[in-house]
Amino acid sequence: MSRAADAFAAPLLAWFDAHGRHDLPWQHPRSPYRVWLSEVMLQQTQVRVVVPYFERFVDALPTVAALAAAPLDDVLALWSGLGYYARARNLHAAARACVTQHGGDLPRDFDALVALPGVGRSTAGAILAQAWGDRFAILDGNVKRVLARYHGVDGWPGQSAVEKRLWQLAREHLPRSRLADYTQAQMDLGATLCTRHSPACGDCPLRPGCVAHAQGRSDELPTSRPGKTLPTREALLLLLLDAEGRVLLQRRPPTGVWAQLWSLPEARDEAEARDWFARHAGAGFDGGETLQAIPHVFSHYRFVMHPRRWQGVVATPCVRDDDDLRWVPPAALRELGIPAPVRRFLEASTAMRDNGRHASWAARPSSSGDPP
DNA sequence: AACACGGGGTA
DNA sequence: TACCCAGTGTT
Repeated sequence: MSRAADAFAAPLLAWFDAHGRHDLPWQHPRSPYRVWLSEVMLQQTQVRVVVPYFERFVDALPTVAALAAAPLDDVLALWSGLGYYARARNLHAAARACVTQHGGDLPRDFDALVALPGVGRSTAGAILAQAWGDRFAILDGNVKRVLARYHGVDGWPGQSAVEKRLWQLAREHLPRSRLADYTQAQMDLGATLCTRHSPACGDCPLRPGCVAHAQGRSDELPTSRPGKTLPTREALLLLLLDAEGRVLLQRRPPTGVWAQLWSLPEARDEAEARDWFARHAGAGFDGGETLQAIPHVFSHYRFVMHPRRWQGVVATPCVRDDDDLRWVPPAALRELGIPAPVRRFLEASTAMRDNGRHASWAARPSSSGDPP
């Protein structure tokens, strides 16, 4: 608004016309559904990673109605590898809410959008601004960084007082027109010039008014998150292969990491693994081969998986194909939502499996087992 | 207010 | 290795 908007929005828009991104897949065509999907995929995920997922997703599910009608497993399979799978579950639930409550498309209303699962203040604003040109602010990582530098805002943006101040600044800078371009311009500036490391201040249209640049503090704003050391958790992964080379997969619980994805059965320790194996495959636990450990890092802890493999398993009667436990042929793995490190391990251990009919249960040296 | 929630990229 | 990235939901 007023003079601040002129000094901020006007040069930003002029820069966007010449140097912004105008060829992103969700811009052609730019429908509310495609904007919504792109915004959700882009939460905590970079453009380069999102683009192929976005194209595959809209190709399979081109409308809100198609998404609402799809089984959740299909949605999770399309999401598999993107991470933060609650986004996919919320997206699916929100599409169904749009069908039952909003006539089959996204509502053009901030409060109604925020009421949808997985849509917060920033995503709702982005949808309204980009799809309709409505005058709403966003505050994603890029905008936080640009505003923190432009105004010299100290403090980690994760702190509520800092975030509140940044929201206020974001609203104050809103222009009176071109909201779709303005929204994209902020994100493009943050992604291409005002980057976290080595920002290209020499090319920045906002440099004349930038407090951080004037004070030589562009490299220390925004303030970094307080450091913390990650705890480590470990678990056993149970890889059971039957005589046809099918893999026994288990659906994960509805909450926690990798919720509702398909993965290998997991045990906290040897005793729990032995018990699980006895109930599902009978005798033979000691014939399993220990394979190379699979390290994985989450945002909040390290996770080391220790896979153990049994081949030619004959399942006990309690192991049947049902909603939570399935024998899956290797070719069908692509159709399921599977955590990325588990998928890599499965693809390696099935593709590299040497048609192993020769020794089946004979122990191989664990140190030279199939690498994940 | 603090924490949970994935995965890939980069210095 | 450590940190960052187009956030939201839960407690």
